Amino acid sequence: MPPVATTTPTGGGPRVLAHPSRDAIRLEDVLHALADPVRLSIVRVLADAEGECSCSVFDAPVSKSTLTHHFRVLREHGVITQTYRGTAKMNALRREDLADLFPGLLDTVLAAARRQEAAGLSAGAGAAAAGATSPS
Amino acid sequence: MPPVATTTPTGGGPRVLAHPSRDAIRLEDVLHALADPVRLSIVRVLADAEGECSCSVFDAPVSKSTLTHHFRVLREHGVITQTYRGTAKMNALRREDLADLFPGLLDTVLAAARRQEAAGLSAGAGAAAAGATSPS
DNA sequence: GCAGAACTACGATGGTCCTCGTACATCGGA
DNA sequence: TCCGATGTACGAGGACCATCGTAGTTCTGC
Repeated sequence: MPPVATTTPTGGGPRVLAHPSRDAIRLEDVLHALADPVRLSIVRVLADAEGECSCSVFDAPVSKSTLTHHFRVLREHGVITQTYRGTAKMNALRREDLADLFPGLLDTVLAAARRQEAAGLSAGAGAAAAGATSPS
Repeated sequence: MPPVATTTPTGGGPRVLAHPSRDAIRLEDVLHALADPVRLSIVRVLADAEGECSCSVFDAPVSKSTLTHHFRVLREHGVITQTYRGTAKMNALRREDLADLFPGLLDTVLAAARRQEAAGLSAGAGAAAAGATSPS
């Protein structure tokens, strides 16, 4: 919960979104942002896109409000940048900032996510299956 | 919240602690476990120790109950192993399992944590400086 | 100006998490 | 056997989070 600098220059419409400065990005916040399945999938899509993409290309199993919330969390925690572009809002990973602050972190997490998904696809969907819960 | 296998063989005293199997370790859970400052510091100490160490060597600014809670979270999320050794309980990182599931993740996070601490020591403590939080 | 599209803000709800104090269990040793 | 040390379990309180629906704002195009 870093005090995101609400860079609202004029008092009017908040057409400029607040982003934390690079030095204000905290590792715990980034990890927390990445710890949510929905947000992690967003980051994965963004990483594959290799550029900007609007909010509406994501098909997460949540409502639009919730998606907005997750985007905001990602932005306020320094994981992505968001800019208005007409009626759409473009999202992009802060690859440079993150790579500079925490070298390799983003790539490692993304690789781990892909790896886990690949393993999960072959291991069956029932997440409870692996639990074993050995009945004595 | 993975269904940790409650491996309680005999109905009596739970002298054997439940650990998730390697395949049951989820990336989101590991990230969540690492997203807490207290737990991250625990993991850092454990990483520096390069082996087992008891619960009582940590001087986190929390009560003993809370520390126990964090250790349990780390264990149930697959980050550490815990074994009884007399009155003490030894903790150790699951380096192998994590390295196998998510190559480089642990080392990257640990390096990021060290990096952030080093930067934070020179940047001063006043985190609220960048905040501004301009009330519209 | 007006309709539609894209997105946000707000409030509410239910759940999870962090923290703690207190009481209890286990082990080693006197 | 009894005591101290180590650590757990339980319950509670307060904060935070994820989710949603609804209403509102901003921009584009006719």
